[in-house]
Amino acid sequence: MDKQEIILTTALRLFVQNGFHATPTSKIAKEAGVANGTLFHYYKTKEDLIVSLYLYIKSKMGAYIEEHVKPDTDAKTYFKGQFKAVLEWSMENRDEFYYTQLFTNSPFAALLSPEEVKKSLKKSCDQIQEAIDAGVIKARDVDFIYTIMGSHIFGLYTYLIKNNFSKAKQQQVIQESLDMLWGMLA
Amino acid sequence: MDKQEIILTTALRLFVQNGFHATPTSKIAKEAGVANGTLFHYYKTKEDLIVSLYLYIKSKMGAYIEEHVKPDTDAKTYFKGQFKAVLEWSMENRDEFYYTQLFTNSPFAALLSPEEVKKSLKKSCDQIQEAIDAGVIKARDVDFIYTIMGSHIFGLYTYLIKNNFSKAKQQQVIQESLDMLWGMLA
Amino acid sequence: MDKQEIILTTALRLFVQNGFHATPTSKIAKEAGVANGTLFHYYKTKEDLIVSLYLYIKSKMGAYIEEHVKPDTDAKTYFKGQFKAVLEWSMENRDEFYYTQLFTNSPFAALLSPEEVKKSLKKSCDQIQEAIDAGVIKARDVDFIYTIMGSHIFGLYTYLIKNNFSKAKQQQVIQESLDMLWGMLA
Amino acid sequence: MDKQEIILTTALRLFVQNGFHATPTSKIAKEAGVANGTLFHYYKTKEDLIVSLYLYIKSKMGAYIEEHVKPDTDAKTYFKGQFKAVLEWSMENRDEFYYTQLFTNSPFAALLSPEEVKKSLKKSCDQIQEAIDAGVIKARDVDFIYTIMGSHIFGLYTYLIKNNFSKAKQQQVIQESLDMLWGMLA
DNA sequence: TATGAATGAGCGTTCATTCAT
DNA sequence: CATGAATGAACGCTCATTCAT
Repeated sequence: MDKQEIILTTALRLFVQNGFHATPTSKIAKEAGVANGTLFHYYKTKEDLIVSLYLYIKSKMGAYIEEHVKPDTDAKTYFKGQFKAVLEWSMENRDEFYYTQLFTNSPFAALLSPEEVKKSLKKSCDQIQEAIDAGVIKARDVDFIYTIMGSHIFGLYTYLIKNNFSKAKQQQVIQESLDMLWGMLA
Repeated sequence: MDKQEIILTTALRLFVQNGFHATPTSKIAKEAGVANGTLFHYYKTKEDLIVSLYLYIKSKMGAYIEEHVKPDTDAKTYFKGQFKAVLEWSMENRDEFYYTQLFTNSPFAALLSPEEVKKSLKKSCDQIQEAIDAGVIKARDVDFIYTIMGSHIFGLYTYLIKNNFSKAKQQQVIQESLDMLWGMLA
Repeated sequence: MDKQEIILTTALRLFVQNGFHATPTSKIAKEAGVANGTLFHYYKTKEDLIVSLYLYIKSKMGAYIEEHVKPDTDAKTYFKGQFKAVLEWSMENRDEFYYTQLFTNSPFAALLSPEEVKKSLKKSCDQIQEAIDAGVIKARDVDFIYTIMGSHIFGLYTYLIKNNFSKAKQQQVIQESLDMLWGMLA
Repeated sequence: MDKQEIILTTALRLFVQNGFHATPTSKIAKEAGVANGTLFHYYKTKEDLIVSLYLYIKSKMGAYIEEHVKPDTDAKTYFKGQFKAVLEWSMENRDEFYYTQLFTNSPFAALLSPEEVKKSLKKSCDQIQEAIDAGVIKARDVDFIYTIMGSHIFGLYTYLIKNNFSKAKQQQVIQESLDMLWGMLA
């Protein structure tokens, strides 16, 4: 792992543990084992680091989903597959997922280039629209579905984190919860 | 409104607008029209102010619900009434609701006395348990239901804020969303 | 002397001794016997301190001149009187004068509000214009006269500082130099 | 132009534009199109660069004067010729001239080896002494004449820079100013 | 000769908090 | 009760300089 990646990893851990404000760049640098200036060599500002870390995580999550969801299936299977993949990734990469929430609900989210945001949102919304068109979920405002699903995932995530279930139990809760959500959407 | 209340109101507005970190106590004092020291006369620390503000809001919300929900009804009506009341209050007091989210997802939440938390949680959980016992909602882990409902409300709130709907349209969305949630839980 | 004035006085000494860059605000504060934050309580930024110090000195110099030059004299006497007063003040307040040069030739000069600059310049230029109209000095571009005189004063100042003359000798040099300048302008 | 000279040229431009403090070596290197370390390969420190640049400019100015002033003339013509040559060079190489002023009035001037200073000063002073001996200028302290002349040139330079005159008008102002100075000295 | 990643001391500035009035 | 001047630790960030390649 090169220094840049060590910095990202360390920043992730500390931001998740203590929040943005309570994590001085000096602490990140020290725990990453690099000089303070090195951090600023790679990231112009603390904000830059925060945003870069978000994009880094997003790209890793995107790669995971791409890899784990079979595209050549019927709309319903595909949609459910995506949902499960996101949850699985979130459970296997808890800090990463929590960070995306931290980031999204912070003022730093506003620093993302609008195109970046649009692009990312567009993809998700298109999938929802396809599912609606295929008649596998209710015809509702896409943004509404998107928002509700997002908060569901977060709620489920929160619940799973709070209760340290076994892998099996965890899978069961996810499946149940998925069925419930599906009952609501379909 | 006495100085103490002006401070709370001003703090609420600024915290919601800019977050905890980006809101210096000096700014709160200035915008509240009191001296810097006055704020610390009423609240020993910034943390104290933040927590006090949370409890102040919670008490106001509790009063609203108490006032707007008729207790002598069947379990289902009562349960749904509560849910609606919370949403109504949230939409009418957006800053206040947003603040409770801000607070809950911040490290400051840990400063609440555990008894306080327990008590507040207990009440909600008991209601859910009653609904389960009365057979009006599915038999699931109470904490699961509680968490899912909470995030649902937050998702709905987020959606409503994002889209500045008319009062009527808003009511419609709430009702629809409520039905969906009910379809999921019942 | 209140803290604000102590800060100004200390800043003056250090800026003159070491220049703007080589004088950290922390050093000013320490040598002024106040906390670091106190400096920023009175002056929002280091730049603010630098500009404020300039205006403070300018006002003191203006007061001195006002006090020492008799206004009800013929144009020539009045004009010469001003020149002498500036030089006298400069010799008696060497750090102050040097600071005005330091400031004027620094990028910080650009921070002065244009009106402030105009006003200050206007006064000097009007006097030169009057002298020209009265026929006591050559008819040249006012700005030219102003600039040449300014650099003359600075040259003379530099020379006097370099050679630590007695008060009497100093007066003589000033008088001689004044005569030379007059020979040039008249 | 080799890398060393590119560095010098770039440094000159940036120092003149922004001052010593506001010009990081990294910026010089970047704008010069060389690596950060390369600058320090040629100049041990930033100070070294600053001083070297000064000497480089001085040597170029010396060469110009040597080339443009005929030595075999009477004292007065020679003296005036020198004066004009300096002014001409200054107007044609504004950045270079401004840099010499920047440097001379900075703490870095103290880094010049005293012999270097003496030597350079000696030459100028000798010429003034010769002019005095030849009776073409007033018998005054050589240092006094030197200082006054220097500030006169700087004042004239400042005036010419401020007003962006045509070449012809500029020549006229120089001539006039020269006459005035001469009237004062002779 | 040339590079540029890495360093870390030091800067300007912020802000929660105290306390004499 | 109320003030606001004063504090100083801690922060984000800069930049001259080094050194392995």
